[in-house]
Amino acid sequence: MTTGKGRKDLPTMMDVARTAGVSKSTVSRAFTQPGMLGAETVARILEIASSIGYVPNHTARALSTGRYGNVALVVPDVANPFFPPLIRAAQMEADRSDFCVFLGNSDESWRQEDKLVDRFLSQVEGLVLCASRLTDERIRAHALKRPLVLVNRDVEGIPRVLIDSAIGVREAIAHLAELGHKHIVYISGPASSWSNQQRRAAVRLGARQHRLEVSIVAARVPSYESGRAVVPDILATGATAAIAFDDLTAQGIMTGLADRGVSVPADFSIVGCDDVLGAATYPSLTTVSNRSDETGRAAMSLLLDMLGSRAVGDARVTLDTYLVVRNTTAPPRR
Amino acid sequence: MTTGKGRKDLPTMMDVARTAGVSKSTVSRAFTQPGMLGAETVARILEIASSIGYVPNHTARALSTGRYGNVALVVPDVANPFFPPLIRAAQMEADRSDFCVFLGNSDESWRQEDKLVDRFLSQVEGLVLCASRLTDERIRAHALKRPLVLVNRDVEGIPRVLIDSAIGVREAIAHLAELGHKHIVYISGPASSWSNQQRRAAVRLGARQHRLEVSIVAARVPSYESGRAVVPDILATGATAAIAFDDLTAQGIMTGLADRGVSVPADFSIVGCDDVLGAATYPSLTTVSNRSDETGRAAMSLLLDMLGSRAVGDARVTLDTYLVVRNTTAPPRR
DNA sequence: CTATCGAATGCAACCGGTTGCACGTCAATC
DNA sequence: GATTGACGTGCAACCGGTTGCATTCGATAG
Repeated sequence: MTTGKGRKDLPTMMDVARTAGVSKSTVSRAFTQPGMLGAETVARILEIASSIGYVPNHTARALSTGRYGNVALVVPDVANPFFPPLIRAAQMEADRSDFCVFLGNSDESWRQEDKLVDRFLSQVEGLVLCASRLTDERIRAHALKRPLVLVNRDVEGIPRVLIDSAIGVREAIAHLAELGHKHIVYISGPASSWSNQQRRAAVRLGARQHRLEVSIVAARVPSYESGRAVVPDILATGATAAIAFDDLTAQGIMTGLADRGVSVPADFSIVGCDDVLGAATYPSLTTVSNRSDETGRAAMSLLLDMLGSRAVGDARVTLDTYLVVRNTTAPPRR
Repeated sequence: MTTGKGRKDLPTMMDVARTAGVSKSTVSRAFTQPGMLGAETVARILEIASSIGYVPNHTARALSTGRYGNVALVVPDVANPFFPPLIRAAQMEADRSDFCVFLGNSDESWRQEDKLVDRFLSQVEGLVLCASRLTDERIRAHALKRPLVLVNRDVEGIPRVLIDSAIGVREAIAHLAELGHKHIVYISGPASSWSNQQRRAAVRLGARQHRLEVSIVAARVPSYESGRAVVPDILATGATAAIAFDDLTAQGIMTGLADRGVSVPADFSIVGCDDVLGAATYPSLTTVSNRSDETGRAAMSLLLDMLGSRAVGDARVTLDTYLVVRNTTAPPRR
């Protein structure tokens, strides 16, 4: 118990009650059910409360009501530019309903994610897990304890918001085929990533339809560095075009190719995913675009709906994607 | 009271106590002061706890100890690329001490920021406010209630971590002067931003020292769009080089100039601030670089120190900056 | 054989709110 | 004038932990 220490003890309901000459209960009601009290009583209490700087204690309230007024948002990597717009939108959506948002960075690790979720569980009403690295089993276990919404992870029975890259990837393959490419390579992302699996599958399928040869090169972590690192592997495949798991990886690849004197798009074509770099790269990147902010908003909104009424069954929202052709794709060199 | 509803009631300490045949207190101690109990008792309790999926309730613990185990991090705009690395680093630093992090997006508005802080106050042990838009007075008022650390805001008596752009800006001016520029323009950011004030002052000072004429053009919000929007104003000044409040603004300006057929750096030189775009722009942006991640880590670390021992007086940490010369600066056209 | 002591555990109050129920008051009703 | 009901408020239990103090018990000392 840390009474003492001085200044850091906020005024409590009892303080207000005492100076107002009423009981705790009355003060409580003045805030939560003012209609139940005499009008002038309420006025007097609110007056006194604000004068001594009283704000109801969120924690105490949460404990007795079970309504925490908090939600958690967990992402693999805050600094991955795909997430900030999503985080921002989710945060603002939660804010509209007066919810506070915990942010967790799982650092691409399922252990870390599991730890965070456990830590959040007892102080939130629900959580949004983005691109979760957990097993289906763990996700289901957590979902049993608290309402849960997934982003870019498809677990049956758990509400989820999915960015359907398949559409955009299909467009990308068609685009490359049309340019005359015969052999492409997919640079994969984290193995446990649903997006990665979906994109890889879409590449395979599209390639078959267009009768293209397809190779796979693995970049474990989606980042500039790992993109740069896999360039030798990419060149070794003999492909003339690459579709990268995301824009960061694509950007790294571009640098790596430039280092080796391979010019884009003249010698090699590249397509990214996520469209997080805008037209900032040079050459500007052809990429599969999506609305990550809308994804965040939708996921949070879905979660809040669940908290309001238990009426969300097996929601599965998908948002579509589309190819944005810029300047990293061209016909293959003959 | 929401007992019922079924599955959403987490197991409590009493549940564990009952099946272990001990009292609440003993279970509590098994988690917080295991040395006080018999070794086998602790083992049995932990065993049972994990088997029924018990996790101590963060909220209840916070209420009785006053140690919330939470901190808040408030930024003006999560999606501004300056912040994600900072947020990430702060988050991970907090995590090392088992703290959970609330994230607030003030949306560049002091009202929103004030609201968020109030909402956080009663459930965190301390807060980090980044580039706060609040008045000194409000900041001081909040600091009275909870330990507070500021980032890029200099209020005496409140611990703060500052990125000292002055150094890098000075280098930038020297660089431009050396190239032969005589008239430069500073594109300012949010008026209430400390960074902006500091940068503007540094530009003025540096320009005087190098006998350069200096104009100021205001871009209210730091973003690509507003950079693009102020290009006419910039050209109207007759300057031959610009230093922008941040890289986003600089990038917008580059696009705006390109739209008008002004070529960079041949016709016009540009320097950004923050170095958040890496070498991704074209031409790659000359900019004043800093370590925003280190800033986040330092601020959170400082806050945690304050929580541990009250021994942080009037801390004022500054991190320095340096000019990174890339390809948007060149001698002025004669 | 008893006094003493330390280790292990239980009891109960407390943190700051919420809420079902009981109580008192006053006006309308019979 | 006694009954009734609505209204405004207080009492006390409860949410799920923590912790000072009391209690129990076996072991060691006298």
